[in-house]
Amino acid sequence: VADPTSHDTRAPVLPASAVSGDVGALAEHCYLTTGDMARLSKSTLRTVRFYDEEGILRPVERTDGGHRLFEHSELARLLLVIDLRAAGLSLGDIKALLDLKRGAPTGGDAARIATRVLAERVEELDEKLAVLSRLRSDLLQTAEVVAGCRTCAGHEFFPTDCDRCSIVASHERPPRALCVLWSVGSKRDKADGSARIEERE
Amino acid sequence: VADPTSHDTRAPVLPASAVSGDVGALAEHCYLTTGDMARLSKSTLRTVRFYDEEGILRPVERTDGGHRLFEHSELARLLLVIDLRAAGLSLGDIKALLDLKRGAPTGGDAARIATRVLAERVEELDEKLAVLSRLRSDLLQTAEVVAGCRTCAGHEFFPTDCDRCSIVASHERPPRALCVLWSVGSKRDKADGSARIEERE
DNA sequence: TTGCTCCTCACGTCACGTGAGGTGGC
DNA sequence: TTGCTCCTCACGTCACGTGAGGTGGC
Repeated sequence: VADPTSHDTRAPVLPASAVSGDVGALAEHCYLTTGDMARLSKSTLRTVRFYDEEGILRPVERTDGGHRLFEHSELARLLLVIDLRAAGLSLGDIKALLDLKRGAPTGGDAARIATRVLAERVEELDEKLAVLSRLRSDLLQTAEVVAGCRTCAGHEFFPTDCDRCSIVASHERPPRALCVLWSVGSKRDKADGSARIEERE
Repeated sequence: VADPTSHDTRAPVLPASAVSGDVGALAEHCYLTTGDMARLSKSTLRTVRFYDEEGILRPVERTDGGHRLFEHSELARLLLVIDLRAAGLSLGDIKALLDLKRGAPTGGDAARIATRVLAERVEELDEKLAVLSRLRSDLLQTAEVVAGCRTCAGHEFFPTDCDRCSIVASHERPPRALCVLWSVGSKRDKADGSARIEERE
């Protein structure tokens, strides 16, 4: 379980040489390494390298030893990409967003396309936020009901007939997670045929 | 681009035979097919089958021809799984949630574990909601600024020096997407060496 | 009998994870 | 010289997508 991005306490953004007053040296040293990018974005070395291979990030240069060096603006780019990925966009969609301006002939064209695409993405985000908010309240309501079961010990209804228990069944609109997790309104875990009628004959 | 879950208008939940008053026949027919599950959950046949293979869904029975038949409670389960996936949980995490109750010796044990796990999931959801909300407002602010560029035609600053344009650069705390997408504060797309100093020597 | 639905392999894909084995730089 | 960081293959994994070729059921 070794963490390749373990959060040590060194400060990669402004190394010691940067405060020496040597501006030329600072211009050389203020680039970010792959590890800096990974740590500062809380992602991984592999992800930074992968995004480089995919043309999503681009190091300004390489050292003689082949080490990637990134400008600080590439960190902002990486952070945006990570958030867009968390929002569910594919790397293809993200590249399309990032390359939007490059493909347009004039600023006006770029702006019109960008406002349309951004509006679409915001709408998708609204849908996603709605789904996750409902899920959140569903899980929260479920937790509240289930909290009432903490004193349940060797009860006759547990585990297959909890829907017959007054603690759990008294809610007229039970959250979905309660139905699924606590077998409320489900025959899934009951004894074979106990809830079936067509077996007798 | 054929859609295997094309939304036709038939009603799989209550087929014609169900309203005939024949309760025995209804008990047979009110099961859901794989296609019903896919349509009603807006997922795909493959996903339903995959979740069956993975032990996340379970058909009550199979027809002689091998067709899966699901109880309605399995649809609620599928809908929950889909939302949990959208929230970023792995199928392993989801199985753990679904099997929580089955593994506990008493109702009290199950309830204590469940409240803890649910609280964790809610907290994760809060973090995810915070990230997506910030992203949403960032994209929205970016769209507002970029909307001001729609009248830009053949401008001297486009496309590499938009950060020198007063329309775009006047914001003291520009949204991150604006910096990344519109090259505000980035040297990425500028002419080679134009923003570099160490080239001369 | 004709469509439409469902079935099982089985290979492909996307976005990385995870070593193996080697080099770089303060 | 010693660690720690970074490098490049290259195979693995997770959650499905995508045909190929065949059967089922009203």
